[in-house]
Amino acid sequence: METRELRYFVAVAEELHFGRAAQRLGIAQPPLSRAIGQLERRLGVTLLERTSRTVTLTEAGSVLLREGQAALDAVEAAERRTRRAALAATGRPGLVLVTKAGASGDLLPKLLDAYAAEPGAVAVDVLLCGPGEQERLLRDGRADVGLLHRPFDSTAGFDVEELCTEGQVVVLPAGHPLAGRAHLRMADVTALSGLPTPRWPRPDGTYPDGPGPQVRDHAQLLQLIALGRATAVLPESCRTHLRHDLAAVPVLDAPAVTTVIAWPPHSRSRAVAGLVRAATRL
Amino acid sequence: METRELRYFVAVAEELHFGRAAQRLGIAQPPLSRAIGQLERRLGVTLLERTSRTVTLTEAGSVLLREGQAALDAVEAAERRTRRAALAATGRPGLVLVTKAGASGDLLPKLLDAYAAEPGAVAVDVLLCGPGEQERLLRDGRADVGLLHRPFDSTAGFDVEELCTEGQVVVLPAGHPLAGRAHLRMADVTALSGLPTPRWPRPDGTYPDGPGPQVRDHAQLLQLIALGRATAVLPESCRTHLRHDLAAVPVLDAPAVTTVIAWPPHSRSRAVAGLVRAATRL
DNA sequence: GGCGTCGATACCTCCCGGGTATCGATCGCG
DNA sequence: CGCGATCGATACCCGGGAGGTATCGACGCC
Repeated sequence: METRELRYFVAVAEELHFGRAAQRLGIAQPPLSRAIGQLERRLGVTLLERTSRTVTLTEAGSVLLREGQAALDAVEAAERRTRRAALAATGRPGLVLVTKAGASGDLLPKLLDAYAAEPGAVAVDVLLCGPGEQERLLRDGRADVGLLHRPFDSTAGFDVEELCTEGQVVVLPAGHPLAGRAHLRMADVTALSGLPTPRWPRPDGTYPDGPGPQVRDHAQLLQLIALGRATAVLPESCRTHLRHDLAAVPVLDAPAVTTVIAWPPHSRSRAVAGLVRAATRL
Repeated sequence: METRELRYFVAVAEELHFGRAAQRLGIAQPPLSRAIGQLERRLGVTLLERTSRTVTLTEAGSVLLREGQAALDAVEAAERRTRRAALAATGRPGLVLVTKAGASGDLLPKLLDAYAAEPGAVAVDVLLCGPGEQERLLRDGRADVGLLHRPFDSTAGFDVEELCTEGQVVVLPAGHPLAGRAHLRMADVTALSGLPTPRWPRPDGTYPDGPGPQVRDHAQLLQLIALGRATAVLPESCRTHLRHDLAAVPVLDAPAVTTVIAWPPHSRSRAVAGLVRAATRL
């Protein structure tokens, strides 16, 4: 199977529409139909059920969608890491660390300091991104190592080392009636009428349906909370850089958040190994 | 990057010889040279340093070799799993479990029984293979789930659940002077002159250099031990099916062996999930 | 029942992957 | 030091297949 065929199939499987998929791929629709047909014939498998009005995935098709995306990421990662290895041989080696914007509290600066103090440390670029994007960046080679937060982020397919575990707090406007409490329970939080939890964008940029305002980053989130339009349950460490107009109250029965350092398997990079070593020694 | 280019590069990088690589790929040498040249130009990276007498990998080249192999495995896995999903929709769903021949003691039958008793259980094909092959089979989709043994097998890139941990024993001819001891230490074992540890084949079928006989499977190994030509340190559970002419003595300071059940990440298969659940409940 | 939408088919063109022949560089050998 | 052998690169040709345009056939909708 060629990556071109996989790219074509993934596009159609995601769009469930030959015309739009062709447009996205920058080709005409007929060659795309033909390519998918050839792929199905060669695999001996029906991937798509199509009428002239609708296209749906078969069971096998959804398997190929999932596996194909992973395979394409792996190919892209190979290309990117090769390019970076070539750069490293001449110029700055560099290392890209990805983490969620606003998370990790003071762990990140401590980690960077500890690593920088090691002999043979290389420059570390920090890449901040929204929730759910980190796995993608690690998988397709745009990042070398990341700080993920279980159970929110999936660590499937990565090598992982646990760094720390913390409880969660609910963030409220400073004047909120519950802001003075010593602690709360999840039931109290979900019962907060008029303070819905916000909606984060999906990787493709669209927002899930439902109540609650749409937010794109932590600054927006905190702003909305301060305005009394939303609330959120966040890891404890966010308290250190909370605005003065916000209050945080521990939520006893919220799941504990574990910060882990994650990197792609097979990574033989000396630099990644050093960073991980520094992290575990923190 | 197309998988064809990757396959070509991997062949050359493994052979370090354009002629042989071309032969292996079933094409002539000139198109291969051209393809590699185009790949390098498109990546803007020198992958191979070639004189007319010798070909060597650059730093970037060895990165692409490693990452490219992983990517090719992922593509192959996508293809295989799609085919199997199509079969599952019509005929028997089936599940392929891979484990090392001779290992796992009575864990495997217990696991199979426990899973078979679950509602909705599907047929499980058991695939036995030599050491070091299991990871490959799981990675490229020929197997769905495997029993691996840390620290011998690498679990990098898989989701894993620990099943059990056991000590190791040294297997000796029944009449050996040390066979009556209650326990030994690694130092005692390595000091056994005339009883070297055997050499296992590498994935490519060749054997590493060194002393000790070459073995291909457990039967051969046990035969050689019985003949007084070798010895081996194996997990305790091997005692249950040891021949009467062999003795096993615990080795106190040998690393503990952990049997884990491993499966590819992103695996959404109902059957794999059921098997893992059965395994953890054992 | 006519029109619009959407995927499939027919047919053409041209690029690119693969083949053969050959060159140029390098090493071994007498 | 020169000859031949080896090996990768280059030159050139050919055929298949990827991509384009035009069009068909099926289906839903007003």
